[in-house]
Amino acid sequence: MKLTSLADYAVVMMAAAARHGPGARLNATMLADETGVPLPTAQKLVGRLASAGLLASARGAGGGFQLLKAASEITLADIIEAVEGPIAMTACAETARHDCALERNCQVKPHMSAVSGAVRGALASVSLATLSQGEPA
Amino acid sequence: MKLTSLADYAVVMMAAAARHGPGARLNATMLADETGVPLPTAQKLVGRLASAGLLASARGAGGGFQLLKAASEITLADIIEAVEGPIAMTACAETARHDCALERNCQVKPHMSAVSGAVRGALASVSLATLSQGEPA
DNA sequence: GGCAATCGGAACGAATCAGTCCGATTAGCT
DNA sequence: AGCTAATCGGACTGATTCGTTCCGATTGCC
Repeated sequence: MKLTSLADYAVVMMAAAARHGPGARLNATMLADETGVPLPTAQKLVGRLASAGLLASARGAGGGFQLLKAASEITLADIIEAVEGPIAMTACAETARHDCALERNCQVKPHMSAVSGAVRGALASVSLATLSQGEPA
Repeated sequence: MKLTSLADYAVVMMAAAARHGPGARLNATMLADETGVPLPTAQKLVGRLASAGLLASARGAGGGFQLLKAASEITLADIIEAVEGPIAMTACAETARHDCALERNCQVKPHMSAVSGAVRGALASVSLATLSQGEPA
């Protein structure tokens, strides 16, 4: 019940990116330096964040990334889903996934989708704008 | 951001146990049969649940387990923590864990403990009594 | 047209997870 | 009281996923 190191790194990197302002040009090297995330790992992460639609990527010399949405419009849930995949407590909570051997008599399954939604809601209530600021209220 | 198979199994087994009523004597074999969880795995799980204080164990012939608390007093968070360990989004959210290389300049850390609390709250709001019943409202 | 810089995907090693097996403990029967 | 049978408890093995690293593909600049 904790997120992976990659997701953790991604959150830190996105927060660093948000502090550069909305339209700033960024690259993986810059973010790695600022956050302390190893460069190859940072490259992998920005790639995932870009393919999830959170960052716009430009290749070649002078390329890089920039945020596609305002920091207040990006939530913690968005970042985690971009790196880890859908937020679902159990496999059976995802639609079109029915490979659970217990599914036949499972009395718990009807509740799991609601639970997943609640957890996702808790994560979606935290915006990147909040995370990029220093101390909480 | 999803729980492990073991935690999933543990929830299903605890729900099955709750349906047997408060003081019923149970054993790993019985729960494995009812839920479909493989017996050796079920044994491992009831052991962890017992050492976490959710079940009382009795060894020897005629031994077994029983719930230590009412189903309404046991939450999903309790079960998950018994199997997976503390619910904390990041390592730095746990007190006395300071082995994060990013901690030096981490602007996100101050928020993580609040986020972990919110997720835990979402899981703690679901009681075993609810899970042991069939359909949600 | 060549060069340098940056993204993108593929491959490797490590850690954790899921599952299995065997020993320790205790009640019940003879 | 001793033995047997049944059950919990911890140790071991294989598999999957995670985390990291490296190399190739693409594009702007000189």
